[in-house]
Amino acid sequence: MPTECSDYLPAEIEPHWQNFWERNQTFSAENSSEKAKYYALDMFPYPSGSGLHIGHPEGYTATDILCRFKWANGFNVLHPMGWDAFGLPAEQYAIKTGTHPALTTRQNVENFRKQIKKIGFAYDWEREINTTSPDYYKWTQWIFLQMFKHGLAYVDEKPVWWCDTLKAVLANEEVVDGKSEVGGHPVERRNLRQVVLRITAYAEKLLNGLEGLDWPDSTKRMQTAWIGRSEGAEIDFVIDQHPDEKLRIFTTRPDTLFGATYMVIAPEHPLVEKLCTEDHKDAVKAYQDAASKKSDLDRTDLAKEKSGEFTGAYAINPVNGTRIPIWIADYVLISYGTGAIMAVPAHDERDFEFAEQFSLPITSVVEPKPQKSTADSPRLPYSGKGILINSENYTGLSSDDAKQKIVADLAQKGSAEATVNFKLRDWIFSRQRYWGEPIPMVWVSRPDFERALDTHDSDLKAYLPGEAVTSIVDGELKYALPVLPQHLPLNLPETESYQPSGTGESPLATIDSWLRVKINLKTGAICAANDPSANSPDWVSAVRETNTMPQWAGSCWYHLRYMDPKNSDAMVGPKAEQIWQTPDIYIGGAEHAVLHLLYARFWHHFLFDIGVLSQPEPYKRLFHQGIILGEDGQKMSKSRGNVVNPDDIVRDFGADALRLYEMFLGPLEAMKPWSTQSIQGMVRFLKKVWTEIIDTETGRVKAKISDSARTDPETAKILHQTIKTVTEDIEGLRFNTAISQLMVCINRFQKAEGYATPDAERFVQLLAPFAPHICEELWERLGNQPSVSKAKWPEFDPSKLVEDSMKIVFQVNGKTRNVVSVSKEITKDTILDMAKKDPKILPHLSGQTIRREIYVPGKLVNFVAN
RNA sequence: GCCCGGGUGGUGGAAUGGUAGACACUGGGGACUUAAAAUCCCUUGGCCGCAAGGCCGUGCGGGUUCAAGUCCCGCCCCGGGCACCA
Repeated sequence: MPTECSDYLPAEIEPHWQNFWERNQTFSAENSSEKAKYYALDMFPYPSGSGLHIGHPEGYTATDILCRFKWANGFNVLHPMGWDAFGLPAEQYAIKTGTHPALTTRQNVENFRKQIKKIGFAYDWEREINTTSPDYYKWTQWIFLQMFKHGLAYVDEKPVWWCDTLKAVLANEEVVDGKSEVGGHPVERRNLRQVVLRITAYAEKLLNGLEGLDWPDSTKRMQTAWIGRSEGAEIDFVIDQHPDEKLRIFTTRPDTLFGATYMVIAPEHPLVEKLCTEDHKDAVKAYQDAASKKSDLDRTDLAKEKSGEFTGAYAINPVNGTRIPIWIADYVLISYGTGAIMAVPAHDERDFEFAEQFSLPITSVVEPKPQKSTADSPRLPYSGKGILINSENYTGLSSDDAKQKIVADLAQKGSAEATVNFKLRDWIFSRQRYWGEPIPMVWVSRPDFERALDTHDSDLKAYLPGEAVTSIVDGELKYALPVLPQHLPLNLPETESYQPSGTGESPLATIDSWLRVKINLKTGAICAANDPSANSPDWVSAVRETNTMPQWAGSCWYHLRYMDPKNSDAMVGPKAEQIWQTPDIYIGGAEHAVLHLLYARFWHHFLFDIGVLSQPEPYKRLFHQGIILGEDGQKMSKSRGNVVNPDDIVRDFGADALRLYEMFLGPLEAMKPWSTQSIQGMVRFLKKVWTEIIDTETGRVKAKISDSARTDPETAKILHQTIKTVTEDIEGLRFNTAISQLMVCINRFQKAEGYATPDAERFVQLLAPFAPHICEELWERLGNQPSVSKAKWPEFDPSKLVEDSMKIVFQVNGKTRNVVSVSKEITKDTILDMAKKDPKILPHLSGQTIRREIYVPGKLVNFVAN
């Protein structure tokens, strides 16, 4: 049933059809279907307290258009929505007010859902998921356990931001300009126990996998740079004073080995103490101390000047036996390569700068290839490749050949090895927070761990990694045991206080009853420490891991859960995974170009490797919608007061106008400013569509539209052109031009005296993905059964596009002087003749000689004359 | 510093190497109305001209081409990412 209104009243029409879709489950996806599947994924939102932002509907409208288009083309469509609901704000609110984050989250989710529904998105709400629901995070924990089992998890001391005033670990985003975001207190780097995932084991796979993906090039490039693969060699330099000790360095330029005039090791390098001679000890120690106090920021950004200290030691260059000094300097990072380099100031920016500062020798060993070089020798440092000079019997070789040969020759002597290095670091996976997924591990003593290993028929043993995960817990070395899948989910315990512990541990560490447990070494069962029934010798004392997972965890695999959201036996059933495979398109912000999109790829590759999934890459086609700026052209923010609330826009203009406007603003990927004034244009367009089809006196279809009416050729041509353009533009995500073509079409309809009902229906179908509410209403009033989104998509008739005449542009010297309409059959000679006699062309040819005549068939004639 | 992306009317933006400014917003003029809103019509890159028409015009400077917003070279500006990764 349509609504009663005769005028275009979005406030009546929109809720009406939203209810219709909900009642009829119009947009539910089928997990068994003969039809081809289409899966469109939105980046699910963090349900913040401030509600939906005008930026959210941009990407969501785009996928909504695609989905409605695919339904009309007969696909079985999966279009789900959910909540990435763990995270800091709810926890901070809890600390301030004592409100349980679960409660805050529930309220925020309800608000978000209500707001999203008002915009009329075709989500399958039966598949809604929430990362904070135990039914969901059970499987997040399950995936972690698989990683634990496969040796991809370990525990290590890692530097984190620590604020001594707040007595809390801060996330990167909570540190602004070297101060805590809250209160502006000083922060420092402090080493704390962290659970780490070995993403570096997947560096090569993650890099290679990028190749086949239909992603924005910039995003692929960013991931490539982030992974940062570089090929080179590790080379041993014998230390002069300690002939038994070798200093191993990494270089990508073994061809410049003859130009190494000094060595640099990181201040944290384990050999520093041994190398350092007596007379340099104090200075070196002082330098180390100073370096340890510097944050990463000081070591990079602010450090414009290089600093360093001579250790007094010398190394022997393995290619020529030259004795060169060893320095320590903080421009060499302990965390990359071997933490030591050979310095080649002639061919490296940084080494050059350092050498200049400390007056170290600079020896040039590579020259640009002759054809590339100018007459004189290049300015130093020259970091390009070229031809070797001053390199004994390698002189004259190209850089590439020399690299190979030098490494091969040194390798024979056992002092070099070709290696590959990555910038990618392992993923610090723990957070010292309450509101996250508890990490399913407990810690036991070494003897108890060994008993677990020796226990036959043990469920636990099957889940232990090849190499034990150990850590100092409560001051002693402990061993990690998993909380087995059959005991998941490991629920977050209730607590009164969400305050950080004050020692840098999670608030969970303060909940003693939860923390101290017993684990059964056979079954892996866990009970409270004081449970009297756990009295057999299989039960041993344990403490729980108190860190929780980062917010990224839940978003690493949510695209899989949507396929099978209610499965309690598996994260995703094999049948559901077979049907849906991976999203056909993933739309979301470019701010996730690296972290989320890399972490999710890592998990997906891993799950593929252990046989849970049928393919390694999660997101085959990715698209980033641009940011919508405030009316002032600035980024929207509360403090600037330029935030637009979608609820207000829906109330004032309607959801269809909002959807249209966000798509009409400009290319989907572009950054563009909002204008509440311009949205009026969309309201006008929709009213125009309404009044073109509906008689606002009676509310019925206008008399000019009828089954017997004939659509004139010009109108038919524009309609079919519109079918073609809109179809192609939707597939290419060019929604702004699709909408302008729809405007051209309705403008033509207005001029037509009458046209056939099926043509009006075609137009309504084309507009429906963009403005579904008004189109459902018009579709039904035109005499059809809802839903328009399920009606077969119109096809264009090429014969309607054919014209018997064509427009030819006449130019003289490339300047357009006239445009004429001629028969399609016209010959080249005739048209050239016509052009020469054209009254608008003639004056420009008078007194000139035509040097050349150009005819582009069907397009133009150009005379070159002088 | 390095790597990307982008500079087109008053504004958002269109333009397979072939009529630059589609489609909108704003502004101006008009119709309807007691009036306003809504709606409709005309107009809206700059300069010259009564007009017909002409000249100029896609950040700047060169180049390729019969023809350049589009391709090439060198700059300038804006946005994003990375930032001692050897």
